[in-house]
Amino acid sequence: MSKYINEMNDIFKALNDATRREILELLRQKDLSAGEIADAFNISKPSISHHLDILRRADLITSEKKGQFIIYSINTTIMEDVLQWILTFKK
Amino acid sequence: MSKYINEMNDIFKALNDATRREILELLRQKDLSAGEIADAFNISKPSISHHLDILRRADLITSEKKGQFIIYSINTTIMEDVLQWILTFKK
DNA sequence: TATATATTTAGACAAATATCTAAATACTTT
DNA sequence: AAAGTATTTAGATATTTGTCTAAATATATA
Repeated sequence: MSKYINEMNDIFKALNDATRREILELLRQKDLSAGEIADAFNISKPSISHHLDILRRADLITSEKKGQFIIYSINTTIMEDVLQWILTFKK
Repeated sequence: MSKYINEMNDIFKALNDATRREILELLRQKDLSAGEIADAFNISKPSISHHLDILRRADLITSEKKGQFIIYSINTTIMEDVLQWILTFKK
């Protein structure tokens, strides 16, 4: 409950940034390394790393080390929580 | 397009606050005056007024003057936009 | 018309956020 | 082992945000 609220806080906080929403849209198409994600934006790698951290903390993405790369993937199951919240407003 | 992005920015910004999400949940049940909404929170009336302004700017709520009261209503059609965005992630 | 009620506007302030550069860490290759 | 590549961590800074109190505006009532 308080846990649920915190979860929703983290999710909405993560979604409240156009760059992070774009990262999710990229990852929706395929897994990408941190560097590949950074290359898609005119933002420094440390800043992108920070965005990835926020998305990961909200559980919207997962990461896995592959050699010297870190591969990020989207976790669509969390979107289900947002979906359910939104659906309570349908009429 | 850029308009769409701004709209999404406003919507997600509005949703990125637990108090504002609670206001939406209250209004989902019935229309309320600004004062009635404020009474539901331990937050000053001016702060609630500010939250209402952010929700109204995102078009998530509408307001109508009724005598000396201002009655707020939820606008669920905007939730449809969020819903559509979320749905693009459904696998 | 004077007073009370409802709400917003204005202005201030502390906390959170997005960004940057520089440095640290971890892995790979030569 | 040294050098190069990938990524994060640390620390700084400017902007945004949520909150407050005080004042302004608008309507209703006595």
